[in-house]
Amino acid sequence: MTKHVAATVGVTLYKEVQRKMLLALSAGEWQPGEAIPAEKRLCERFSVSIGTLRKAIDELVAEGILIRHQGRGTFVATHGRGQHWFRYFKVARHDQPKTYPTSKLAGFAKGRADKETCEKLGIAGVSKVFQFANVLSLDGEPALVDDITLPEALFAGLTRARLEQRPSTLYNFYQSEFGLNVIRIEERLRAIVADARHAELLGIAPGTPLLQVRRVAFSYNDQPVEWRISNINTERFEYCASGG
Amino acid sequence: MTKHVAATVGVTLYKEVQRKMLLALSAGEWQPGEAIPAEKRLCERFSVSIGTLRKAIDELVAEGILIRHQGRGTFVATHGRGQHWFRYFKVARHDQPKTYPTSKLAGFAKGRADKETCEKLGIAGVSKVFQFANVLSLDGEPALVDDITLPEALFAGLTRARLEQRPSTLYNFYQSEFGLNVIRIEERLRAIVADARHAELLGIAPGTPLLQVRRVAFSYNDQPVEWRISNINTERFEYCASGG
DNA sequence: TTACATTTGTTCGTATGTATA
DNA sequence: TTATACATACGAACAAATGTA
Repeated sequence: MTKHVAATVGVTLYKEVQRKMLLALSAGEWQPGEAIPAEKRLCERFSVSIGTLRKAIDELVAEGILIRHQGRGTFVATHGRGQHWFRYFKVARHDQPKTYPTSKLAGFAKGRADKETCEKLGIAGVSKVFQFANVLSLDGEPALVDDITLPEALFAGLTRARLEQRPSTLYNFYQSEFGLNVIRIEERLRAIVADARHAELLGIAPGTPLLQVRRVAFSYNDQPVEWRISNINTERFEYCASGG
Repeated sequence: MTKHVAATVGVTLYKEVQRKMLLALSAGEWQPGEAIPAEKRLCERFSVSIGTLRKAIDELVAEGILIRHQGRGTFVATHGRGQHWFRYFKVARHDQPKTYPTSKLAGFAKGRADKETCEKLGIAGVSKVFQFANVLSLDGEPALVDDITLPEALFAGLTRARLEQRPSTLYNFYQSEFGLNVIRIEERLRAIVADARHAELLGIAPGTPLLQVRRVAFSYNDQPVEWRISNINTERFEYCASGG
């Protein structure tokens, strides 16, 4: 039987397989929405048993990176279908179940990143970024404003028109147009007071308390992809969290 | 070979094992902090193979209900040790890592549950509840106020003195004194404005915006155990969320 | 509708390695 | 050192879902 080097240096074989699969994903070899090769083929490719391969895949499925369908295959997770459409949208009416929002672009510009943005996105101070805002509504009622910053290095060729014409969610757009798949976010939340701009966009009085969500979105190799500040009007809406 | 009935009625065997394990947990057969029987014994008890048993345990470990230690055994998760001490405490200084808070009791009373409390705790309108408040501080600076409601039915014999003398976290106290193990929470967050009481407890001006966390804590069988409203001063602190 | 091949899901079990008491 | 317990890796056998001829 083949002796695997991995096992001799403290790295488990199934983790090694997992790493290689993540490489194939970030290299774009396996595209979001598409099926990856069948288990049997992957066993041959990585020279491991079915059990080891499945353990590697199990964890990626648990993380939401892959999706398995009995009888069909294993697919790269997408932000463009089913429950994953609004995987990271966590706003709902008070004590109501979550529903899907509608989105309206409110501003688009290209400029230099400020200091905080550079930190969050892990980019140099001279880097250029795209900045734009989205007003999201539930049942036609404005619920929050997203102020979004994207590094130009990752989103070369982005225009206001392309953003407005995107057929689906923002993260689906990042994925299909720029090959950037958001798989993890980090958020910090604060309560603030609405300034004039947010008040107007949300149709409320300046000074109204807002829930501010400060989010960094990451792709496969902990690469920061997006820096976003959301301001939520919690008079009728709220942010839904949950913890195991 | 034994043919399992479970497999014939659409319920997988490992899920059946999992259900039986959760029953043993909620019945108190396996106490928090203690080791459950070794895999081999559990295989015999449930008449399944090692692989099936491990699959059942794997998921419970992933949910944080059990903890495995190679060479030692599998243990019922506790809120009294290590990272789990403050598993559900998610407040930190702006852009800083999480640290542990200190707690100070601010009020204790017994009374009837109001309508919202009854809904959240799933109890009848005539039920009695305990109500108390905690002021939590980071580095000696008040960061938030927890207003907590507990159903008397589950916490019979609770007194102010017992609460104040608890040696550890609140959830550890629920566990060791009342056999109630919090394994899941649901939270909804809003931005509000500080009233006089919260302002005084936090040492801030009334009208300061606060981040309000409305939490229901659940035990093993989706049984509501605690209803809590936290009000966080986010001038220097923030709520940490993250999503895979 | 039926039959079949493909693919993942579940269950079984063995052998060996590693950590702990 | 020894025994125990979990971790890893292997792979067989069959079930269930799917798509296609």
